[in-house]
Amino acid sequence: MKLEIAKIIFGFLSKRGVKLDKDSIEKLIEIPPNSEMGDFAFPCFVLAKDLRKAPQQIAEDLAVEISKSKNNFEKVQAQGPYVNFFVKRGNFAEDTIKTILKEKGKYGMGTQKGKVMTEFCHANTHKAFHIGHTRNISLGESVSRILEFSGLKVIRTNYQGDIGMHVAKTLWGLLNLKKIGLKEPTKDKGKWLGLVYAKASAMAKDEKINAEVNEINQKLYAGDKKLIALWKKTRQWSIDYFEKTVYPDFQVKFNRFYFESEVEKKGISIVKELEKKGVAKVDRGAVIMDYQEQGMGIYILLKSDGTPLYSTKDLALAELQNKEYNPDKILHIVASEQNLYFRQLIKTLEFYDKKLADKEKHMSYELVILPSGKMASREGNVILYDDTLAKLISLIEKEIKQRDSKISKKELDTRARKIALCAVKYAMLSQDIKRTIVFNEEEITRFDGNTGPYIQYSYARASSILKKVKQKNFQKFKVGELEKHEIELSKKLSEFGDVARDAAEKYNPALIAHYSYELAQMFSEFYHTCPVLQDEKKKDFRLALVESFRVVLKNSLNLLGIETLEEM
RNA sequence: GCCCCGGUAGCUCAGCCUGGAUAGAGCACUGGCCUUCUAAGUCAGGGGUCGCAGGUUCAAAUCCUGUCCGGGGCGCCA
Repeated sequence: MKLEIAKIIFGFLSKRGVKLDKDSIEKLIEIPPNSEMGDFAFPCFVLAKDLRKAPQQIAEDLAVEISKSKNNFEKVQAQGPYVNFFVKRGNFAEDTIKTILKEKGKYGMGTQKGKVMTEFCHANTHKAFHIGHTRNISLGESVSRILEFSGLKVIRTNYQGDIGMHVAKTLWGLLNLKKIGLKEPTKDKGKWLGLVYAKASAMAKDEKINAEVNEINQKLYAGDKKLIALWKKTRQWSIDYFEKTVYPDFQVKFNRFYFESEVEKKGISIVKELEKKGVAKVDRGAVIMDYQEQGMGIYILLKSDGTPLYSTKDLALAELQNKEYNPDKILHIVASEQNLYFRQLIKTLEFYDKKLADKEKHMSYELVILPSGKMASREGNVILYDDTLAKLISLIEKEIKQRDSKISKKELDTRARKIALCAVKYAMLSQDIKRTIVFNEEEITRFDGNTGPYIQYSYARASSILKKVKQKNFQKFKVGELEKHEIELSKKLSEFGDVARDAAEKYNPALIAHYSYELAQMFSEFYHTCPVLQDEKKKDFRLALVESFRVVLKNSLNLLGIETLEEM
């Protein structure tokens, strides 16, 4: 619709010699604050200079001319400096609904071409999976879905730290269980490793113990058989845990799992090559890149004892990812703590492979903190994913039972779990990535307000209406006079494609989250004022509108990785 | 000390990229609406020097500069 308006305006402007292309005009078109003012509006401020007239006058002139010409609008009128367009609302609603019902899950899809690799989750083995990781995995999966929906081919990858100092600490802990005061459990071993890590990490602050940990690290890189056996066994515990709980909960299917252990050797050889080229230099025994003059500090490529670092391995990873999939872009979804690190990494890659460096992009997001402050698995100040989810589920079960005391235990379990996951994902995605999230269990599980559960509820109500009708063919309907909430809901539905495109361009799931919420709110308003089943004359049209709402909200939530529920 | 990010209603957040029509939601608070499709809803109301100070502009929450407050980062963790 915006494009249509842009074309008309373009016609009139080019007659007056104004150089403004259709695209720019389309971008200027906005939706008025309320529908009584119009359905679309074109602001005339930008034209004032070229036409040497007040924007109010220009709007007046344009509105008169457009009204006189042949067009598809109900009414075109000026209001102050704006030209306001009123669409033929019946036709508009009918077109929108018919398109949605025809395209269903594909409604709103884009036509982008290309291949993007997303890299997220990054849950390290031998360490706890905590609530902070859920922001990462929610963002990663959502961005992947949004990009896919825009038409791109997406390769999902997970890069896991299965070797390095943190693993050495956990292994030290496992070898010194008595000292850290832990016993090996019979189940939940993956989760238990997180505890071992936290305890060992705290003790490694002691100089002597830290030396022992370093020795383990060196031995592990050197291939010590006994250590390797213990490492392999426990690494599997972590992997099993992720595969059984985390990935299904977040509905992620990775195309490729990269491990630090598979790129360490190549990493070292790349560093040696950079050193030989004279790009990297040795300082205090370590190999470094000196970016102090660019205000980017020192980037350490290799420790003085010759063992590799995260940086060493990342260089080789970039090359491997590129070789295997040759994507147009590699999107690393990593917390903002590593902003400087990624600038250094990409800068260093430029010396090694400029083209590859240009593909690299760091999608940075702020941390999740607890009301008590920052989480750090090194400090043991974390809330584990499992424990938190259990807490959320129990909060939600309480809410459900208050409203439905007869619900079966089994139904309660599955429903509460789905709602809890919805609540977490919505909380993680609805806030701007640049803002720190203070994780509050009570707030995000509320059934009212701007929460996942509220949105689910509006979907469930829509489904509940449709359950009461036998006839499921919604294509046949007549649009009569439209009520305010009917046209507003239709307009909102028609915006979905624009929102999805914008979200893909900006790698921004929050835009989809906000849209979902606004759409749910509009449905609630419609639901309140427009009875669907009681009004025989309106029934067919309203059923079609309700079904369209379900389709679009489902698409929208799907982009957030959230599953819809038919009942709540 | 240097670099990055945030500072909008009592609280949690949109809006800032791309400056324009009365600065929007939610929670909390006050008052309506259930013999009608799930009241987990909806309607109405009170509540804002958009951190502060300059500047640019016909027009600034939005752009620029400075400053204060909070968070993160800055050589052998990832």
